[in-house]
Amino acid sequence: MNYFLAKTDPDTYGIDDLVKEKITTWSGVRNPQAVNVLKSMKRGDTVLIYHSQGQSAIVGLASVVGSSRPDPKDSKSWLVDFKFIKKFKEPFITLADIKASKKFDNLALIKQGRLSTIELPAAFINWLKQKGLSL
DNA sequence: GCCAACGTTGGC
DNA sequence: GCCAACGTTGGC
Repeated sequence: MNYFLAKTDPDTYGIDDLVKEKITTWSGVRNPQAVNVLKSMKRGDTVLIYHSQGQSAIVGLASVVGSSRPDPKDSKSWLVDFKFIKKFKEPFITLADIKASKKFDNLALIKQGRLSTIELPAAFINWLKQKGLSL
């Protein structure tokens, strides 16, 4: 079981939309590096949903269902289905929190600000658990 | 809303 | 294949 982070602009599609929809197909990721991350997602993996607008923060959890597949409408994009798990009452961990910890300067979220899907290392997950997140 | 950083496109 | 011009993302 692996952990990933998926960024989204809440004005376009936010955690509240996922709450309503229960299951959604993540689409429109075209950056080759981000597409590779999507391709490596497997059923049962956990996806931390991150809002990249407003207060930049992890706002909820989803899990990967079904299998990832090419987008029939867009050869550069790749599709993965996410199922809603939970929405945090408060943004759980903000970008500012992560930066302030000084522990994750090498995390793609910090280092490659524009990468929209990221595989998360165990060290980061452990840190989140320490902060009280049950994963 | 601004703009820096970065990704993509297209002409050569 | 290089790189200038352009477009987009995301933090502030």
